[in-house]
Amino acid sequence: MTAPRTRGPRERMVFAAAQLIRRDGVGATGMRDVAARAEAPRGSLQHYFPGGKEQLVNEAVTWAGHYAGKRVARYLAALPEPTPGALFAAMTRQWIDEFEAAGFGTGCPVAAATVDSTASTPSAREATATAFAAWAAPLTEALTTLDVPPARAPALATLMISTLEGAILLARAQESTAPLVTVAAELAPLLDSAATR
Amino acid sequence: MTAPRTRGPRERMVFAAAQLIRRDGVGATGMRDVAARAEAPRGSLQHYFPGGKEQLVNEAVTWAGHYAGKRVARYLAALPEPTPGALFAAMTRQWIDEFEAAGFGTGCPVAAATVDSTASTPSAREATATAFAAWAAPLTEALTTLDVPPARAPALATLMISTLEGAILLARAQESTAPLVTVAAELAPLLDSAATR
DNA sequence: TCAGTATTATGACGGATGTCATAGATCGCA
DNA sequence: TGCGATCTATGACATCCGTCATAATACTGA
Repeated sequence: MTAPRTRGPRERMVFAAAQLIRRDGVGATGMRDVAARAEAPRGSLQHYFPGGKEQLVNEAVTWAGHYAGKRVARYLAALPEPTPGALFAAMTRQWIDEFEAAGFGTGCPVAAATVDSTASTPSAREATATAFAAWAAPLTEALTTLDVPPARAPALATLMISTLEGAILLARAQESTAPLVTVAAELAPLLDSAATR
Repeated sequence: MTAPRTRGPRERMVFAAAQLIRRDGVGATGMRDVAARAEAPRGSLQHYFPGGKEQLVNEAVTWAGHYAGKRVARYLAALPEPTPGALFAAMTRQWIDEFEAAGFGTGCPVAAATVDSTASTPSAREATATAFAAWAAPLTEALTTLDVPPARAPALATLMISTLEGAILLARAQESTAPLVTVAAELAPLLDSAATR
């Protein structure tokens, strides 16, 4: 939950930026706040991120995308009954648990960056695109492992990510995990029926 | 696309706020920008919205929710083959057309408000919740009209809104309508199979 | 020890923002 | 015509932000 005190101040600042972005959005996240949250000196900001806020935000978004991608493999390995629907349920479960434990104050940093700064800086948009790609790729691979035809897997990965992101939005808006529970239940049959076994 | 010059300056400002919010996010939308966009005098802001930016944003979000809700009935009436899947296709089609016509610079204002100011002001969160509710209610009703069992309709409405919102995010991130096309195609069989006829 | 680099500290600047105070204009209605 | 309420105009204020300039400090290797 909190930033690991190990690792250099640079990584801590990227992590802290992601945390603040997913809670307050890009615009409301200040550089000074990031440094404070990371327990890093303010002067280090211009040293490690000469590209300014834009660079810091982009790195945070990219980091979040890779983080989400890595979790897919962990979910897959931990599934008692490995099916696409169960994988999606695990992904939603993660958010349900987090919302129940920490409240609905925080969402997905990639979504925040997409909504907040897609129109402004082109590099930010690219960062969100690569972040989603870094999430979708392992997910697609996982689906093929679960006997989803390779031709179908990318589409289902897009469907899963879209639905999950939207359900996160709804959950935060109405401060309820119900949307996550609902979409997990409704999508499971469709996802499982795509597995050719 | 542009604000109708009829209607009072108050409505024009709410409309302009929604437009700017869905493009730049809540934080990056300035009161002065809203007045300029609405071709309304700056002094009218404090007259019509004594609650300040918070009130203006909340009204814009609420307005957007009702607007989305009203469109559902129009989609339903215009369907050549009235099925749940076709209704969802019409909803995605609307966004595809808009992205192709105006580019990927603008998204959903309710999503922007959810991501941007859920954590900060409680009233903003309530506004997003009511906005989504004002969208989901007509959608649920439309689904029952399409022979979806009343017990199932709310869940499918949640699924449709979630998936659409997420697909909008992905589309903006990768500047492609592909996610919208994909989710429409993938979800259609599931939605249609829920209609008991 | 010393030089050179890496890191940190701190203050200032220009710009933008939301809000307020105050005055002016406009319009309906008697 | 004149009054009162509704609307508009405009400037100022305090605040915060990202960025930069500049200097001090810490660390590394010879």
